[in-house]
Amino acid sequence: MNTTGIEGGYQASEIESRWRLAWEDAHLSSAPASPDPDRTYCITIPPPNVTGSLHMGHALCYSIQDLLGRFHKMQGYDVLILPGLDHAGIATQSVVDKQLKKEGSSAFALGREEFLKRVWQWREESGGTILSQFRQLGCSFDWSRERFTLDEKYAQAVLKVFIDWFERGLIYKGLRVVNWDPVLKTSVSDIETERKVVKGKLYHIRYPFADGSGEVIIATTRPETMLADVAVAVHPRDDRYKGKVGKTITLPLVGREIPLLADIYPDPEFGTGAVKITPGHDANDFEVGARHNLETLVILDETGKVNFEGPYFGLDRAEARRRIVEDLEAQGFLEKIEDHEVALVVSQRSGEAVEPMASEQWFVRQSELAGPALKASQADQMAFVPERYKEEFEDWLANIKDWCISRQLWWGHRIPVYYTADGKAVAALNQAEAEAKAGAPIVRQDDDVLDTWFSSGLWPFATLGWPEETPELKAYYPSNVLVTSRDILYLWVARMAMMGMDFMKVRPFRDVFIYATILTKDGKRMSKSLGTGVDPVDVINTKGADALRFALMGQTGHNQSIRYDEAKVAECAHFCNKIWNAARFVLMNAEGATPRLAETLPTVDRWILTRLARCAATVTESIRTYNLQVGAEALENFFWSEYADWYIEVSKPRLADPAQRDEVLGVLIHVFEVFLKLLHPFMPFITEELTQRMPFANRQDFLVQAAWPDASAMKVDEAAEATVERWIALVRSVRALRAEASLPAMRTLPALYVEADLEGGEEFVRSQAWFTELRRGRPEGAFLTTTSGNADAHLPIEGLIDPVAERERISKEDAKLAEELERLEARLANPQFAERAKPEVVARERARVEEIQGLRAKLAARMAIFS
RNA sequence: GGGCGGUUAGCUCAGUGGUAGAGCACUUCGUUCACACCGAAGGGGUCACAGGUUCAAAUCCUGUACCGCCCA
Repeated sequence: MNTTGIEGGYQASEIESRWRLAWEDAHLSSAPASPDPDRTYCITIPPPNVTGSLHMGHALCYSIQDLLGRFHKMQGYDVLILPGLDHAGIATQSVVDKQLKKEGSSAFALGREEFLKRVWQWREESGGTILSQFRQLGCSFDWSRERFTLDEKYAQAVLKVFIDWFERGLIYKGLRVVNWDPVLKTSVSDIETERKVVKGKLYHIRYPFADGSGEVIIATTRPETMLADVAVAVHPRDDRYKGKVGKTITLPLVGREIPLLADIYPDPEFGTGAVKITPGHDANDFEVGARHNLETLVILDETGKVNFEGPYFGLDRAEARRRIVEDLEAQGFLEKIEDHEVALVVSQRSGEAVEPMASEQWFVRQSELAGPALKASQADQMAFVPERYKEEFEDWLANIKDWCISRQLWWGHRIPVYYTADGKAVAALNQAEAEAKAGAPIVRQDDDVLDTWFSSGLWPFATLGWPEETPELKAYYPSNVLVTSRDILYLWVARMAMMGMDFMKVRPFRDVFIYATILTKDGKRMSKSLGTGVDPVDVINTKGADALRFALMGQTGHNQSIRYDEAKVAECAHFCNKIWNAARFVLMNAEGATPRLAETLPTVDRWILTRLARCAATVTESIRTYNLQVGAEALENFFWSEYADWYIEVSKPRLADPAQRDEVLGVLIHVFEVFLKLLHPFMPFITEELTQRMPFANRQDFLVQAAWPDASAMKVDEAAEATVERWIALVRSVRALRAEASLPAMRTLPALYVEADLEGGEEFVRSQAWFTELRRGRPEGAFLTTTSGNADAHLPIEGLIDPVAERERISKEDAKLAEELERLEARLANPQFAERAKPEVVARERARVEEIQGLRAKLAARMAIFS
């Protein structure tokens, strides 16, 4: 064939790689230098961590943003989709730590400076991988504005925020119980931890009074922390301890004397009502300690080993527990051990049990910052999609706790706090400025770095040049939408909202679209460590980015999860193939023709144009409401079930007629062109390829430069729509009749008889039901009949049919109708139905009764013929 | 313990009060010149369960069970 230059079978990979390069060479994705401020559309993409490569969730996340970008570009907006990467402190540092460990080295051995060089190397490698994966997905982001959270300019913005908050008193340093990750050797924030319920033990331990007058029994799940006990508390109204509060207890194994005191914290209902107080290793106890001016003892080091002088020194926390329990038992202090469900707090980063530990950390006071963000959400300045996240978001902000922002790492934004010899702390951009501010020489800078989310919280404005008042910042802030996953609603979304409100006085995005979590096809979590992850790049290489995108976005609505199944991607690849072959058909027929779109068109043409308009409206609305699955479904149904299955089929005989050929082609091509535009945001590659190959009149260099089809300007002809639907229904029933009579599909039979006004549909019905001729009336000899709407169609079967089988068929159909009639009549016989139901419903039911009665009369007549 | 989401055909899912739908899978038939990565025709569901509201409930209300997520 190849006058058309288009081969059979769609090959995604060759075409996709070609367009990736062409788009990039054309700088297609660069945002306008001087945008119209009233027509901007901006997304600052969630920067992926430079910890390796993208996973399926990323593939979905960035496909959605690319879709939104292309859609708005086609709608005439000045679009900026700003890409970037996150340095991801803990995650990245631990990746490099692992690499060093394999090499027999360590961060410590290298020293801070050398180690950081090493991480920067890794950042280049991983960052490069991620950016190339974006391109493989088809993402059309503004590569010229790529940002990284540790870029020089970005870092300046981070420092400015820190200094500003520090000087406003919003940042403070304090001794608090934080979540300590003993593997990564750093604090982590509350929201970077998970709770897991595991089977554990509850140890009941006797704590004797120093004067020998008895004992109290306390229960604990973490007996090793007793080394740091400074008191035992009971509820003031707990009668069991009347007269005993104020006595001194000798701490077993340790010998330290500690008080029995009264506090409202212990729950008298739980166990003995007595609680050991360990301010250094429990957040609640820390508060009790503060109320009673107790000492805070910390008995573990940064790796979770005991550093309390004595027999347990140097033991790991698990080993220490074992030995302490042994010793308690040996010395008669152990009352009993019970099985108990323990709520373990686990670090999301290392998977290790977090150790609550008192430590000096930097915090951000949150209540004042949360207020404006909360108000912005309540006033609907930000809209959550799905809406249900709004309440969740607001609840969190309303009950917010201070944020621990210091991390004991090297990779990140070093905290810009400088100390003088006498311990005075100032926040400054550099040492010189610090000395000026302090009025004294600086002896050291704080060693810790900031929580990653502190820097990514500024993403929506720091990427646009803040604190400078750049033209970009003016034009593109606030962005239009944040597309993200629900697990970082607090961690990141809330922080951006707070920081945006504080520094820009405006919410950072209008919409927050929270897409679904991708699960395996069995509904399990996708994770690398479980081996259940699927690499999107493998899928792209075998099935194409278009197919992957369509599969993922075709399942994206306001749902909580998506099950990823490669079979679905294969289906979408088949859809690509279908489109490709339909294009071949049109191209082959367009050879040497001069297609034209006529002013007045036959019914079937007005039908397909109407269906196209409906499709355009649905797709546009689906993108506007972030309900992409509706749009994807509409596109597939329109193209496959209407354009290909019916319109192309009907066009075949018309194309063979020289008088009609150019006109049919005009419609075939026009519809195809509009369809490709509508599909483009979902499947950028195949739509680009075909647009450039098809004989479209006013084609742009690239499809994304074309105008989005305006559904409201497209012609809708409801009468034509209804008429063709009747024809299709009639054809279907004739085909079914043929199948029942074992007459093969698609083999042309001599004549079909029809009793009805087909309103010009004779040729449609004749060709699609596979007959040579369509006649009015009834045939002479034996025939089968089918009815669709008000049309009877008769199929002559002289000598072809078994009367017994036909009688059976008729009575089966009659039984079905009888059943429906019974239901309807019962309903209509109910006086309340006639009274209360909507009149049009009643009328419709009555009409249906008459229709059924008519049908049954016809069946009875047919039955008579075959008896 | 509290909150949110889900439960519809073998599977994955649409379906916001008026006769239960799609894709895949399955059965039968068919290679005609766009496509077998295709076409035609079929079979398959008391819509998790129990109450209630209504002329009418997959759909609204209440409760229960199970699955998932979040918070404490």
